[in-house]
Amino acid sequence: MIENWPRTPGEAVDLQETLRHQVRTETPLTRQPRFVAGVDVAYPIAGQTVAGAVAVLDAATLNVVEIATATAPTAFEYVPGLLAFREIPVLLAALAKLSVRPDVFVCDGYGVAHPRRFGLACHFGLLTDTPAFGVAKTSFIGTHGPVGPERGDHTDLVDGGEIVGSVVRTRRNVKPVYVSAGHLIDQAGARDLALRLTREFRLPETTRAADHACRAALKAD
DNA sequence: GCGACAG
DNA sequence: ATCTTGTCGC
Repeated sequence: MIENWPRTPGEAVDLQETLRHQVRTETPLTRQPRFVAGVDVAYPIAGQTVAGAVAVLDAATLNVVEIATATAPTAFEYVPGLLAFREIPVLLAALAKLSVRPDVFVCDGYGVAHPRRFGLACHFGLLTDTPAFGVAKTSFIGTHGPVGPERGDHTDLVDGGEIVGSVVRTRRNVKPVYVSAGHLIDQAGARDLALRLTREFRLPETTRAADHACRAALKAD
């Protein structure tokens, strides 16, 4: 499946249209997550080598359990809606070096809140056959009403008449984040987990750990 | 038709 | 995504 990775936007869109039907977002988490992993990719100012990281944290304590990184040449240009084709290769390379099996992945970006309902979190969850959802820092698609000022306040992200995610306030009076289910987890579950993984910062500890790890890996390369 | 557009 | 100084506030 990863051996026939798309090389052009046209091929990528076709693959998304094909795989989107396999996504399961009505499914609550099968078991309570013990290992939660954040995944992220860092890019160089110039050049084609990118670094990816998978940071596994204990869901209860949020302590880092294990971190794996990898570098790889990025073959796909950035195109809104096709982010997965740019990041998944190096993320799978990093995942291959991991010894523990995460119970759920927290991706940097969107899940079903996507033009074709198949964002990075859907694709990554499908390829790993593991629950996954996305937490994005900026808006992409959809509209939403105002979000309350307190941590935990949230409102639906709507697109094309359907709820595709939640806009969640993770810290009082701080810009909210966008949470959307990816695969094998429902919207409420993704939202709850996103909040549980967030403490004193705007973003989940999982994505923060992955972010730091891939940046360090990029610099080291 | 003209913008907007995860990272 | 990435470059980039100082600065305001807890």
